[in-house]
Amino acid sequence: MSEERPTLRTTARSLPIALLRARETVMGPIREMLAKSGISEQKWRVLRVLDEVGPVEQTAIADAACLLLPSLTRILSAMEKDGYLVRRTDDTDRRKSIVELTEAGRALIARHAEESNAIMTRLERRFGEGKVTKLLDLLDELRASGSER
Amino acid sequence: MSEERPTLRTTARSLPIALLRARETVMGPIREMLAKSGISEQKWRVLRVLDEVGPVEQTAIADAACLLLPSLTRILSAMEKDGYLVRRTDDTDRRKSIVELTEAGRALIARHAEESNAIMTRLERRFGEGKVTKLLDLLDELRASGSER
DNA sequence: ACCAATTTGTTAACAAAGCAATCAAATAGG
DNA sequence: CCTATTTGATTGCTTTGTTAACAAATTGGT
Repeated sequence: MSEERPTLRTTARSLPIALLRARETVMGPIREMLAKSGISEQKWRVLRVLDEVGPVEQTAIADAACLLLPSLTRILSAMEKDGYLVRRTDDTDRRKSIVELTEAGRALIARHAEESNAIMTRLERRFGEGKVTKLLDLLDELRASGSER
Repeated sequence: MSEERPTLRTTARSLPIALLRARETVMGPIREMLAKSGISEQKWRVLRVLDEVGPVEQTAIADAACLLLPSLTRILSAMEKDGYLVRRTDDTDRRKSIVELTEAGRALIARHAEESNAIMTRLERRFGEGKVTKLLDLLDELRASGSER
């Protein structure tokens, strides 16, 4: 009767660690790109979310961009001061503040869109376009299965 | 001939963002678990890496745990003070300092191993064991293709 | 054997992120 | 109504991330 000490799987087979490592691999070139504009990873995510969904309240941005509300508050203040977006309180619910991109914000995205796409295309060539698609599908499903129950 | 303004793919189809969102989904329950011991995500990764590879130098830990060396230095100092690990300078190369878990460090891991495995098992039941395997394989390949060239 | 270049880790300084507590506005229930 | 709870956002404190500078040890060429 041996004493059963439970064992953890290897870090390469740990989903959170594997996701993090994979992400670090992919982020390298993108970080370089953003560094040129003095834009952080987080700000870039906020820009993309706003560009995608249009004017929204902060809680929705935080959820979509994987940021906590307190962090987002500070990021938005900085970006508002830089003229990339504006905040206005919602008419029907004055707790909410609605965030919206300015023309300068949209221009900032446009300025990087081409290079960003090129980076992604290069990755798809090296890794395989089919695999990227398959991976994105699995990630979507994983996220969806997390909200269940 | 229309002016072609390049467009970014949706955030759900952006690999870095999808990886991050998926990771947030998975990390939720694990964060709760670690909070009970007052251990940060980063410290937990360090513990697991050390448990997996045994005594190693810090650069290797930083690489495996996705941490920058300065951050790791602070984290290791704190963990050493808490008695979870020890540092000693390497015999053959005295620049290196070799880090090793103590019994207390291993005990800390053992204390969480069962719950950690349960969390992962539950995820596999909901998401599908085969999909988890497939996903981990793809993530490994992605990471490998990043080091090419 | 020597000296320049590289590697390994630490420290400092500052921006940024996470977490807990707080505050303000809105909603729900008696 | 009016108080109790919920929701949305901000403020304070601690831990990380980031860049640069530094010390110490090693490597490699001459």
